[in-house]
Amino acid sequence: MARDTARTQRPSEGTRDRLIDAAGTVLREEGYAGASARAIATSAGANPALVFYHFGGVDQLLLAALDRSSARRMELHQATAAQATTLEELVEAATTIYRTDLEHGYLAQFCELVAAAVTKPALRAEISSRSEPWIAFIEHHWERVVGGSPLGRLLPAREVAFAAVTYYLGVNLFSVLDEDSSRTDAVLDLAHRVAPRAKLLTMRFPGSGPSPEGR
Amino acid sequence: MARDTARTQRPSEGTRDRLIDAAGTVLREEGYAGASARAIATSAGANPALVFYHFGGVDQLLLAALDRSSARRMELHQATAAQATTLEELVEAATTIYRTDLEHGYLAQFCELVAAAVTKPALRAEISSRSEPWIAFIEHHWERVVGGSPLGRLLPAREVAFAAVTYYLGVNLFSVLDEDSSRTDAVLDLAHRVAPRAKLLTMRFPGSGPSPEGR
Amino acid sequence: MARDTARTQRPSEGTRDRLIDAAGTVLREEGYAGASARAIATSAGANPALVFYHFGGVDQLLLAALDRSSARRMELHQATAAQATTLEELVEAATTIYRTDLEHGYLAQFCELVAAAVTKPALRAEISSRSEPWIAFIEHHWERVVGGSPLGRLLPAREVAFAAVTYYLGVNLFSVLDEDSSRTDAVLDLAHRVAPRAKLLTMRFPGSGPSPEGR
Amino acid sequence: MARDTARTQRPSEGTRDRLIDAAGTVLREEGYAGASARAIATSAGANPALVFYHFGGVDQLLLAALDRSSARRMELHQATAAQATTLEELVEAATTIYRTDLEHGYLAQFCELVAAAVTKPALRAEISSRSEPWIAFIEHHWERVVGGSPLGRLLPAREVAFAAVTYYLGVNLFSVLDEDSSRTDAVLDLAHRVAPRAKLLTMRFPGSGPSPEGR
DNA sequence: TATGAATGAGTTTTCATTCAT
DNA sequence: GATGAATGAAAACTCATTCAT
Repeated sequence: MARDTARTQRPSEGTRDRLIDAAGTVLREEGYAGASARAIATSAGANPALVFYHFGGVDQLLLAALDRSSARRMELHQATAAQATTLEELVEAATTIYRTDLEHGYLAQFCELVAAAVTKPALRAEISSRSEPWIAFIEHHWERVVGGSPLGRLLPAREVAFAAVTYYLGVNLFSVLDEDSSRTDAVLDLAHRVAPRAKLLTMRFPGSGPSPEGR
Repeated sequence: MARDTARTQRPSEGTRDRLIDAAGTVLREEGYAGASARAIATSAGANPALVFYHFGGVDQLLLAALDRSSARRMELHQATAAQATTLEELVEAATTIYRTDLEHGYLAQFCELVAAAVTKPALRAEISSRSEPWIAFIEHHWERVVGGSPLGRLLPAREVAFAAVTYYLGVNLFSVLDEDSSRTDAVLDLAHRVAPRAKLLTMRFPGSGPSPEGR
Repeated sequence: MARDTARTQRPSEGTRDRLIDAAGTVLREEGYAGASARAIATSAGANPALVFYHFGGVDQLLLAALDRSSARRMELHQATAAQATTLEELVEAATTIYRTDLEHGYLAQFCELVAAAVTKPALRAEISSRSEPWIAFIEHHWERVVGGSPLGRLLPAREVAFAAVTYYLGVNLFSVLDEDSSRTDAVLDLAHRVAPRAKLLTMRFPGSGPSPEGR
Repeated sequence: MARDTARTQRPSEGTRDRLIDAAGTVLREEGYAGASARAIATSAGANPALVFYHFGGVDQLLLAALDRSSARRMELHQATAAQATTLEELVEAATTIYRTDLEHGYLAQFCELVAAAVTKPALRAEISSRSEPWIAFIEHHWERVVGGSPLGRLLPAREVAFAAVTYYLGVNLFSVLDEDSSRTDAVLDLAHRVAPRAKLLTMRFPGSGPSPEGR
């Protein structure tokens, strides 16, 4: 969805870029309600009309900004997740991903758009389709790490992916609503405490099937 | 917030009522972005200025509507949850609650306001404080059903409550974004599949304490 | 202009009273722009509709409040001015009057309405007619103290009265615009410095007829 | 505030201009209370939103209009005052200035804003600061004409300037409140009658140092 | 006398969007 | 590509005022 803008690098292709970055920044700092064409353009040092000239509208620009950060995140997180080979490492990776997103503001940016989509039905399809790659991402790594094990049979990849994204969204919302992040931390802690149990318990009888730990 | 309006039923105390109901309806059907004073008033067959006269503002009206449905839900769900005495029944009750909320549109209504709060920082505190009773609600029933058991020690009530509300929010968002509810259903199924395992595995050695399943 | 409200003292004639007082207070503290029927009624602990029931409108109420304080001031200031028998004492009395009005907030109240009248042509006649008694007041005391003297011939009472009221208004405005009152004080000081000169020069040769300067 | 608009005369730089002029006109004719964005825009044949686009708000536009006429007046009046070399000529100049302002409506325009500032505290600082140049103006000419003389010592420039502006404001108000200008004229006449006396008496013995009265 | 509800007009303000240049 | 001006729609909100009770 992020159109390749690298090749046709016109003289002030820079403006497009600056608008996209500014869109992300304003979205994070002022919320969707504050992300007007004028606010973004001002932050980018550009003319508001360019939002329409380049992107066709404010929402389209915001989506472009989401696409840009999604691409970066995907690359980043792919590397993180790839290193996990056990359930515990996977949970660890998930936590790392969450914290990274939080620190970089990606999370806030995404969250604002999800919230906006709820608020404004016209945006829903756009946001919905943009969550697909992430579901596939989780599916892939769950399958890779847990696939074939009893746990994998108990919890099929697709459903775990849904649950994870769902949870991720919920945590995001919470962290936005609650200034203090103690709740969020408590929720993340839970995952860490449960993971070892799940591993221990569901993988105890390796006899049956190609359990990865049977090695 | 919803004062007892039953007794002193002034001629058009009905208007207040109609506005509150219309606020819920419009919120569900048009989203927060579509819930302007005019839209709500039109739907209630009232003058838009009455939104300000009676409630002081659009957001206050929407919060009043939330409070009204929250009160109803709390009563309803309290009865549902009170019947659960095992973890499985608790999960069952949670599912029932969720489906009820979904069908009655309570869920969408709540969800719109949560999303609006993300979008509009000024609303955050209001929404945040309104989630407290629900956290207490979950805490109470978890403690009642699981408290004292090994599972209860592994998963303390407060954290479970956070996690549940978090999850509920995430599921809500998903169900709003995805017109088709297959994902949501898949996610709920997961809970049902995990619950028995959790029960089996964590409560197998009842020796210690008043485990409920030792019966 | 202040209708006699003492005789028909109905049970809650008190409300009328409270509205009048509240009108003065709100006018002083919030300015004419903030003196809405609702604001005044709230401050009086009364229903806004009573503003219309008792006075016919907001402006009429504000004028009634002005009339009330004018009556008080007239009584008060009459006593002050009556004691002056020389030009210097008259200037002294004027200063006392000004300071009293300032401290009691009468000045601010009057000033707000004058300003409102400028702003809102419909009020002009009302305010204009209410300055008449004060012009007569000044005329009277000037004539009494200075009349017949050379100074009195140089400066006829009516014109001095106009000048004084004019000046009074100007000083009011200034004192409202400038938070710090140093300018106002400087202006009042001028009067004190000029008065003795005027007295000295114009009254030195009382017997002598046409010219005070002995020309 | 009025940027040099002469050179880069964009197609409808004229609109800004027309708005400023219309603001002055409406202010004079309808009073501040009638000077809404819509009223001004209508009078200028422009879209009300342009008031905000170009000036940021109604008050800012009105202040811009004041600045424009202030600039014109300063130029005009500077020339008038510069010719005065005696006290009488100075009083004469002041009268000319006053009459010019009255005829051109500058006076009414200024007066409306002063009144509005009284009514609306937020405007006070803006108006207050805009009176500074005029105080300096008076100070300068008083010093130039009377400075060093006994009268100059009796009446220091700064205080005279305060008094003059104060008086000017008061007279303005009066002239606005009283449709008929006989009072205003009477007040101006006073000044003419007093001036020669003051001149005569205070400047008679130029060689003599401190006190004109030979004390 | 007093009240609460209701109304309609009007205000400021902001926005997405378009267009001529 | 970029700009500044312009537009029309819509929003939130306030107010004076009226009316039935």
